[in-house]
Amino acid sequence: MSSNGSRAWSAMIDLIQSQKKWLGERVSEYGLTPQLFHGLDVLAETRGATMSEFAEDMFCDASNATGIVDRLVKRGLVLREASDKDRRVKVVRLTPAGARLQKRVRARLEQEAPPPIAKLSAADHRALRDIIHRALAHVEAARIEEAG
Amino acid sequence: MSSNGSRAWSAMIDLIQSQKKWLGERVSEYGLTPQLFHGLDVLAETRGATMSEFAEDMFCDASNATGIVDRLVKRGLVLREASDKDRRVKVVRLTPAGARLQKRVRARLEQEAPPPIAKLSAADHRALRDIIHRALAHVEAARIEEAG
DNA sequence: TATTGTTATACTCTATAACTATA
DNA sequence: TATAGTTATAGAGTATAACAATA
Repeated sequence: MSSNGSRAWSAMIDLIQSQKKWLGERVSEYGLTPQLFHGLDVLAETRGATMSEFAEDMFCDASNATGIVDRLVKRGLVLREASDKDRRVKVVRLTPAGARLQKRVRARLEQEAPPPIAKLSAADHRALRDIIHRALAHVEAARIEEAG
Repeated sequence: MSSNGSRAWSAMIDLIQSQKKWLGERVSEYGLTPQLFHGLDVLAETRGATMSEFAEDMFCDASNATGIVDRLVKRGLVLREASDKDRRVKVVRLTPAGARLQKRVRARLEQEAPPPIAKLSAADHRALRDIIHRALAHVEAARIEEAG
């Protein structure tokens, strides 16, 4: 494992992989996959999203979003309702059960950092947390810019 | 997007998702998926791994590793050979074409940081790179400990 | 008996293209 | 014509269990 700094981003793929596995093991206890939990997590930050908005928030294809929402609806975690204003549009939001589950799983995940991260120092934890938040703020900003 | 620091790890899932999509778009130009590229990347750091070692390095199930190696072999990027010492064991390693492709794709990826990360300051870049390397060092250490 | 790796199964995720129904 | 969403299709990733060959 070279530490000459030349492979920061491909190294990150290793972390991604190990964390997705870790996440999958955690959320499967609740009958969820990483993607389905991510769907709940995304919807928890809205008061109802269109399918297009949901797909964009999920960084996934529209056809893919349909499948994910199908599975969440089947589990009773999400409602998909026709919009009054534009009958092409579907609005998706959490059911009470979905909101409860999202809170429970998220609380559970926050108790324990993913394995490679968990071993870092407290200072690294804080630094990483701050960097993640700044990175996500850029995602938000880019979206607002696109929309506006 | 709260920045009260209470959701560092579930926030990371957002980053993971967006980066996987970004990665998929990059590597698909080379006929690869994120997983297949990760396979090449993992094998580039060995002189031949058993299927078990490969699965462990990939953080994936053994049955899954079989499928990944199957696809890499079919593309001529990887060889899977029987071991002389233990006839149960298969040894997997890159072909010259696989090694070339791994170098080319990795060089390409290093040219450009994934989108949310790319917007961060140079100082954040450096900090993040260092944290990633320390985290991966812990993964390595844990493996050596397990093995020994 | 235990271990290495594969196969069988079932489901999920992903992307593209074609389609329906609105606008 | 354009847009919102779905369906069809095909491939890929995932986990569990059962299995064959070998140790």
